[in-house]
Amino acid sequence: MPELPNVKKGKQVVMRLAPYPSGALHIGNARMLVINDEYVKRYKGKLILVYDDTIGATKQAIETNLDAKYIIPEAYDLIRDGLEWLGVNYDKKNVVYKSDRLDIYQKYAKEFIQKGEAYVCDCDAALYRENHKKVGIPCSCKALSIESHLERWNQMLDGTYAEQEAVVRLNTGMDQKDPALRDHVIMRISDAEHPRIGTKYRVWPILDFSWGIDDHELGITHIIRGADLQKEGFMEQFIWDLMGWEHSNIQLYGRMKFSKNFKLSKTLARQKISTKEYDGWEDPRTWSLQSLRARGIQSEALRQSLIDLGMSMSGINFSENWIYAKNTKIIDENANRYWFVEDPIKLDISDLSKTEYTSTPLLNPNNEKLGTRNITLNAFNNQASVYISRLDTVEQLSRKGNKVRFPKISVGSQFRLKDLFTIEVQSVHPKKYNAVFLTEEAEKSIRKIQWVPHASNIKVHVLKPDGIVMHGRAENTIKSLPLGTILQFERYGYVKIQKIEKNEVYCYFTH
RNA sequence: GCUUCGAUAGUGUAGCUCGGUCAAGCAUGUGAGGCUCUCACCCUUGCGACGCGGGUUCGAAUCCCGCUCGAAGCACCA
Repeated sequence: MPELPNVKKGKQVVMRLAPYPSGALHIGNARMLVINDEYVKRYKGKLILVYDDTIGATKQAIETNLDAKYIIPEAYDLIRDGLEWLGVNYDKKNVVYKSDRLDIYQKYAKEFIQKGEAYVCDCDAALYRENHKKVGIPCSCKALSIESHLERWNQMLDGTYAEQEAVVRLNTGMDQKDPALRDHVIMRISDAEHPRIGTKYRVWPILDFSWGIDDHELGITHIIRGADLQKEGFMEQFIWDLMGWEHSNIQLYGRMKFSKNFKLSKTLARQKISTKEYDGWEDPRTWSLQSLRARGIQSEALRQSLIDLGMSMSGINFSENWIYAKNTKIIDENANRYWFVEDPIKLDISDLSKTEYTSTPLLNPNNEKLGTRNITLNAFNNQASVYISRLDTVEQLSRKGNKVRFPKISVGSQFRLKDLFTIEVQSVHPKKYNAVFLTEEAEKSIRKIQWVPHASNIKVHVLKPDGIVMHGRAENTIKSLPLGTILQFERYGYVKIQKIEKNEVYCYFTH
């Protein structure tokens, strides 16, 4: 990341985080958090957490529109929790809530009206947009006297005006080139109940305005945010000029686009969680920080991936594989290996000469000191049974989506049950394969697959990132692992153990 | 449509301010080989890019102009 401009000697860099508490922070929000945090650490500055908890939608919108934005009370803690996990070092003694600052915004709004810099407009929003904003012609409200605007302001406060019936517009000028900026709204009415302060206030600031005030009042020296907030930067600068305030330095970065298979929206996640379609904020489909943690993604992998994106203004097609690649490098050396067969299929083996075969694979081939685990297969009447994964009996792609080196297992296939012995398939039935023992000698080039004893194993459920749960069986040794352990199921992927219940193991698929 | 911004390999990013050391670095991806009783990890090695056109200059990824393509914003959300 480039150096920050306008860093003055003897003046501390002060930056801020501005999450909206409508749900848990997700991977998209994380870029803003990580970049700000990283700069503050580099310049030994101060990072202020400002809950951007203005009211959001109107009461009416919240009641009628599923997509309306509003605050959910548990989001405050979810955000705090997410920041902690990410290692964001904000000033914990000085957390700011916008909802505590309504008096300030109202004071400035009134001051602007008194100065003639703002006015109360009671035009219909849609009509105003068509007849005034788009064409650049002021509405009749603007010509009224300051006294009548002050009177209207009081009527906004005292409830004479209902929601949607009046707003305060900043006099940015109807001749602005960008229609969006023409006499933009700075205060509006919402009777919605706020989780922290209830209905104490009904006239709320718009984002641009509240930040124009707060970035100055909180002494923010540098603002870093997504390019989608460009207009807000203009509005803030307009306000700073009106007040004669020093400008904070604003840096923008381009938007991230995510692949089709995940939609990032706190509002959408909130909906799906409330309808139980998602299993809480740890559901991988939310892509919340909590869900990433539950999957076994290391925060350092996420941080580094986001920092690698830099501060480019161009749009980015974000790939989750960047995180996975970094995460693999972090977790691999500590992720012990175990066997898991997804969608098990029974395999009967004959021609065995011993009554017991014991397999002792290394827990971690990259660290022999960790030792081995023991898996015993018992034979009766020269026969034994194991489970293998149905994935190995069908044509399939590798984890990364490439062609696999070996063809599907079918009649005549010779392969090795890993760390045990080599067999040849004799016959294939829908629910059962038969094979004969060939040798215990290991050949280098032969295919090896994981297996579990038919008589001794544990049921495992793996929650994939797309929300689908896969079922299978793993070796018994994983039963004694502590919850939260990240391990590698060989030839399958990394998983994190979420819970063990009724002798069944529940995991999140990491990647 | 209007406003603003951007364009380096498949995906990202460094370099562009102060033109030569850039026949373009790094990550990820991908091909080959090695290691390995995993298709993992690790190691070696190959592949792959300056959007197009013009100009300035001895010399342009870097400066200028035009074009093309793309993104964001255009709400009484944040």
